[in-house]
Amino acid sequence: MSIRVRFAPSPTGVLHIGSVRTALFNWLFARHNSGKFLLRIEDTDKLRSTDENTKLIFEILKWLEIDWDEEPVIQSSRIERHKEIAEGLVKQGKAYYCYCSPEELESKKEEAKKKGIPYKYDGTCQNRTDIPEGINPVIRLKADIAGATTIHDLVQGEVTVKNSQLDDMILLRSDGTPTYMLSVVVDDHDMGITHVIRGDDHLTNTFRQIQIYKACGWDIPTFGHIPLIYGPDGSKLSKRHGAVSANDYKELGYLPEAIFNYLLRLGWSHGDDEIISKENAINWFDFDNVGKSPSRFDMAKLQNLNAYYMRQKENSSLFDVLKYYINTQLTKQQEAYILKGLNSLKERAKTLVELADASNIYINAPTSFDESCSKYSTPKHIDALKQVINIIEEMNVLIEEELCSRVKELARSLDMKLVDIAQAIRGALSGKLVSPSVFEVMSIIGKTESTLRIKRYISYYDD
RNA sequence: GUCUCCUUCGUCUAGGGGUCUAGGACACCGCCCUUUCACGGCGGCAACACGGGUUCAAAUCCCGUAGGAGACGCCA
Repeated sequence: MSIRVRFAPSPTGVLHIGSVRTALFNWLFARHNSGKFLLRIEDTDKLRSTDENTKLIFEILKWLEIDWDEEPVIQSSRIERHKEIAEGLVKQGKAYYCYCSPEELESKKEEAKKKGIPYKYDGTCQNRTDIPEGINPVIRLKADIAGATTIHDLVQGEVTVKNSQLDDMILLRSDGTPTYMLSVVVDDHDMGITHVIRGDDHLTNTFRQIQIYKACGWDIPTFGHIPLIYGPDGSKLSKRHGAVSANDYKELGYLPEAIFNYLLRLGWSHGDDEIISKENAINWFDFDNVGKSPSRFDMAKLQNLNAYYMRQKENSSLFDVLKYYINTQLTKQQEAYILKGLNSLKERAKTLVELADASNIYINAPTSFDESCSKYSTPKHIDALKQVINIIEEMNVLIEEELCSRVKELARSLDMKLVDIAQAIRGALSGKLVSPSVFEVMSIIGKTESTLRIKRYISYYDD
């Protein structure tokens, strides 16, 4: 039988980066085994679900090139089916109507808590004969509390839970809508899911869900529960750690390739391999090498990977994604400048946001000079800069190597170090003391613009 | 509280009884390259949670302890 897996996010919030990893592992497993990767939007909580979140789920998956098969299933459209199953179970005597009010149950929970015993629904309504008027009942499953249930989890291995831990869970709410437990099981069954791969926060739910499978007489799929991703301090990943939603990482300037590779290596490994292409990921992926322990999100490693993929990326396609992060409309000339300078720019940036910022040297002349520039603004430096202007003017076109050697010559004749003149030029060109090679920059922006920037620097300091 | 899961350098991990004086990557530190910053190259720091077993031999198997996480909803 061919493998069918699904990714089933709920659009009640932003798409968590940990969920993206779950999607990735599902996708890899499907592609590795030539199976199907399906999507299901779990939007039964209509109050908290938004179309915006749903849209973002599709966008992020596309961005990462995690493609899905078949039409996505919208869970809310299947409520009638869920209801039908729940009512069918009542008819078969495997489930029953429960008229206990939320208040009654609440007080029973309180009581159990006081006594220090775990709360379980006591089954009051299982044999109820007096049907109260005017109360909308819920449907509860009759739990089979005998024996134990064991699963062979793809990640966690053999896990056994005593059935006495379980109680009669609610399948259908009093308003007639299905609970999560019911809808996942019914949908997974109807979609023909063979392997349920999800976060390990669902591990204990699995045993409840198996009860539903059994009551319905359906085949139980194979489960795989992957550990969650935590923040750098081991607590739940939250906003204060930087970013939680996958979309945030895009905005922060990360390449999808970097996110893909980072997420893949977080919790899964293939020997000492660190840089893994999509093709190899598909070829190599398996659950034997998924770790059981939770992992922490390390922004520094992501940045390193991102820097690597930016350097690897061919300039024109890197420029295409870079445009998204540059806020101004570029002229044809500015585009050409950036493209020429990209080789040097890209090895100095860790994110696309940084790269966009560094590209500014080819877009705008500095409007101010960093405090640190003043160190290179003594009369000696100013004099040298004036002579640099002379050199520029003597040249027909600014050729990087020639310009460099002529300025070196100048430094010798003035008995200065090259670094002193170069830093003064850098300040003039960028307003900062950090940039790609000044000779490269000047050769790209040309004689006029170079001269202009240097002159401005001179008049700023020389008065 | 009950149940379930987890525990190798700061972080991600390799390791599945002897080849482990525990390997790689990121981060950090130093050196080299160098017009700055980076890139790159070389080197360094740094871990088997603890306690018992089993065994000739344990990071690796078993049992405890401690710590961490998750579940226990008419949320998903």
